[in-house]
Amino acid sequence: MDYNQEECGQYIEALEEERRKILVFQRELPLCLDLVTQAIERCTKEITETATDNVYGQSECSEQTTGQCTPVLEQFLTIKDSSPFNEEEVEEEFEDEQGNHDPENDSEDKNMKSDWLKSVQLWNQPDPLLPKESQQMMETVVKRDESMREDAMANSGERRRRETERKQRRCWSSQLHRRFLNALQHLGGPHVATPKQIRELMKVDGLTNDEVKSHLQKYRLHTRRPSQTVPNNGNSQKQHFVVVGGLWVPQSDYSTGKTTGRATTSGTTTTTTTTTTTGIYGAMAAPPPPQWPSHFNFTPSIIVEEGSGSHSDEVVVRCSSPAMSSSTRNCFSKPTHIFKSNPKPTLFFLSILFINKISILSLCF
DNA sequence: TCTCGAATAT
DNA sequence: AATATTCGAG
Repeated sequence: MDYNQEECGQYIEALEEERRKILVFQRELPLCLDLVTQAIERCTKEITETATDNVYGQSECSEQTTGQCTPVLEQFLTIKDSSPFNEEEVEEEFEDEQGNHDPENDSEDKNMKSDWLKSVQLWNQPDPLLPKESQQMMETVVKRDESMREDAMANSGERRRRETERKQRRCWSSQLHRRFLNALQHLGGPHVATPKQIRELMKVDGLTNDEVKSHLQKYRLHTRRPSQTVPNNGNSQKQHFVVVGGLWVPQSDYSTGKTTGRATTSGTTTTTTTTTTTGIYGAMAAPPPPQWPSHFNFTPSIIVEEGSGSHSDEVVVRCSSPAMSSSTRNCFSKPTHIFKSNPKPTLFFLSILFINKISILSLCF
């Protein structure tokens, strides 16, 4: 039964991941969102019920590594204006930043936090013992550092070195990236938005044009059409890709009913192998948990592109592929357990899939 | 001079 | 792979 619970937990995690992504499509897939939410609720309920049956606090599911990290998040994002965008949808997107958590997202949130915390530490914080520093503080620390350095340099007469020194690497936390995405969305997609505009819309303290530019460049690279992205190991014959349930699928495979994503769920290491074959939009092989924070599987928001590349003539509606794909994959890759233990969510799931497809189709026409 | 995008460096 | 820097163009 512990086993069952654990699986349930994973399942919930996946669902939450999913929900977060669907949130982007709130308008397009309201029902879908609703269904996933319900599914999550249902599962959590189930899990808490069984949990309370067990010894209290045994369940490692939703409650994992709770505790002290909650407030850290907001501190890290020093933002001038608390509501950068006025649309409700966006606000909702940001609501976790503002501090009012809805319990569903909480655990996921924590995951994200810890993860990007790590990354922050990785880049900016040589001392791993200070995980709670706010960005502001870090900045001041950095400044202090710099000034000290400057002093030292003035003393040692090594001023030149300072100019050649590289600036601190900007760590694009998931939150920051979300802001970025939102800005993009507001500006009409990555190919229209310019760094300056984006920066202005993001309203993040200390963020520079250059940083945004660089990030944007990478983002654009990642969001290029798969066929163009990779010179593909030899088989770079132009394949036609079709969006199926959020997946980029070579048309041939789709029509024959196969799914492309060689979901190399090779046990523990969660490889995103497909990237190599289908570009970033390939069926994501990465399983739910580490997906987003593990440094950018760029999850584009709704991006409607007219022939994003110079030589494509089709209109492409990208539906943040990894979003759907992960769940789809999960659903198919380990159906037996999940389906056995949680028959009801399965129904939700199927209906979600169904709705996804319908709405995606309707988007196309 | 500013901004941008691409190329290149770290 | 992610970010920074450089360079040329507008």
